[in-house]
Amino acid sequence: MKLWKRTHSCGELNKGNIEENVTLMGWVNSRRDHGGLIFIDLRDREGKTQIVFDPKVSKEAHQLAHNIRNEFVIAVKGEVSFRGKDAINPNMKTGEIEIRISEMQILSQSKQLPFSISEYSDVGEDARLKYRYLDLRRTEMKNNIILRHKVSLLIRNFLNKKGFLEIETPFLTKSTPEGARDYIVPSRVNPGKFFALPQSPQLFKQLLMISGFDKYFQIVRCFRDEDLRADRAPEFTQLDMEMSFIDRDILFNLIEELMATLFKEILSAEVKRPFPRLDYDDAMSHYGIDKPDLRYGMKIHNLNEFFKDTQFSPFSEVLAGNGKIGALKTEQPEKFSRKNIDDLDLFVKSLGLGGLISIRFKEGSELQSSLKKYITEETAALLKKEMQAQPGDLVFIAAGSTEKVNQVLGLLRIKIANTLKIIPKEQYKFLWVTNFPLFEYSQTEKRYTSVHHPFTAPVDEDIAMLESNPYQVRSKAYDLVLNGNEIGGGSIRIHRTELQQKIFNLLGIKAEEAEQKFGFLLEALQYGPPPHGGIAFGMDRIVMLLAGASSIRDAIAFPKTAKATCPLTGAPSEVSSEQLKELHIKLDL
RNA sequence: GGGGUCGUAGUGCAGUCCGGUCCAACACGCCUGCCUGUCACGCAGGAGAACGCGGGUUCAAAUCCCGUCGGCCCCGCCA
Repeated sequence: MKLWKRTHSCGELNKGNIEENVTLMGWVNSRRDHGGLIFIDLRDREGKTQIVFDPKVSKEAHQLAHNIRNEFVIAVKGEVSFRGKDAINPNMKTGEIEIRISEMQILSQSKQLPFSISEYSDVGEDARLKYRYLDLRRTEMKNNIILRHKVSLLIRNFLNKKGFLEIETPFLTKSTPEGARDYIVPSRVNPGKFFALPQSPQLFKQLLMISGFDKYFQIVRCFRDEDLRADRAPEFTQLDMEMSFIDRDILFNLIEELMATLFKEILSAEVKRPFPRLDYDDAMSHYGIDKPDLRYGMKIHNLNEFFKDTQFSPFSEVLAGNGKIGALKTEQPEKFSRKNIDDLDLFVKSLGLGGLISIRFKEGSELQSSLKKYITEETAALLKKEMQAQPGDLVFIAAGSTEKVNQVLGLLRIKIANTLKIIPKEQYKFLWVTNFPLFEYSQTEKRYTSVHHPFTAPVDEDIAMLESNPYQVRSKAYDLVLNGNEIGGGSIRIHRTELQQKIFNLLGIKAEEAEQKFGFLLEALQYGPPPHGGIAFGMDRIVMLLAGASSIRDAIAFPKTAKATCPLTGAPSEVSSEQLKELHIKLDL
């Protein structure tokens, strides 16, 4: 059977093609067999077209069409015809026409599918991932993959126009001590030695700056062997960028233009510029998180002042210990029953705080709360003013260490917003978070570690504090946040060897170790490095948000599960003892 | 590493709290037949699950207990 030549896709024919003879190929999306007439929606990547088998047109084709089942692949020849006024389907792009079939070939058959391709049926993610190639036939996933392509193309075109070069960097590279756990690849020809897959092309892009490629970008896979989340995959794609001779504002401006272009081209959404900026410290104290969702309010208030003389010992102890009494006023307070509030209390406890206290404001300085006897009428009035509370309003209070209170109230804020469903869809609130601390203390490692990475430059006026007060030093790092998602982050880098050495020292990385791990960078920094900085974006997250999806997996053609496995291929899997032997690897399980 | 939640026909789910009424319900899909204007076609009939796996309690377990595996979500972790 010779394969015919396809003349059109299933998404392009319309009234203008009437009376044309066409050849279509595609999958049988649905079959409506009326005995006399058989209708089939033929589907390909571009869309669906209704084809009709009428014995008056071809007895043979009509006969053959009885054998067709869903997801068979067929080729059909026929004439494009108008459906007739009453038969038009306004929900289909090709809904005014149909193809009256004169000849058909069955190109391949299909077993009954493990799930329906129809957009009207729900399918569990288990089944979808195991049969991902079928899942990708479904409209929603297909559109996400097409959208992802468009995003990549827009980015490449935009950056090309701005003078950027896309340059590839190695996947088989060197393990670095800071940062995430590496995925490791053994080197057969170098027994006992290992490559690491890149967590990001960080060092290479800095080297490219030293090479003089002053505007670099790459859409590139990165790998991190850490535990996963809805928005975190073990291998993920970054839009990685670096520029020389720039300051933060040049970069911000460029990125804002890029984002506005993306959102306009993809969603026809106008994005307000410039994007607001928020200091890390303010983000933490007002939202309890470094990636606040600005689509809704419920900011965290600090109530320390109001309880400085309190007799309520849990609070006075917190204040004595330099802690925080934080509060947030919920929206839609009328929706909170005693049971709801108890559940939130449990939620707060599960995150490691003592509990949640609620205050329901009434008329005047009246209030209803387990804390009532510790609150004077005067304090009640002040509280009411601070929280801008109306009668009926509900305020949640938590106390503990400042970090914990911020974190827990931040998570509570998100939980309440989700529960109340007050987060507006189709609204895009970008935010730059700036002035991150340079260092943080790592409980697990018992030393300072970089908040961003060890190549991040400190804020100039804080450099003097590096030794005396390293915890207070701010960095020239920034994150781009969209609707509560960190979609990108970067920094202005250190471009002087001495400062880089000093940072390594403070991080407890010995000169010898620094030499061994980053020697090549330190050496490169001695050969005329330009001042430079950059940013990297989570492509999968951006596509996820543009697609309106809630999991990064819906933005990836062949994603991994939360346990970093692939149900489709069965990866990861054992390898033969011969393979291990060649690599000089012995297992110790 | 910790917490939560789910696991029942091909798919999605009900039943699980309060064990027997469940040789497990419903919808979609599938199979057979009918149907010339449907478009998530319709109508009639039919097949299909011993309830993730292992053990225990009980006269009796999808339902209770213990363990285990897997999916998803969160905390830790993710420069």
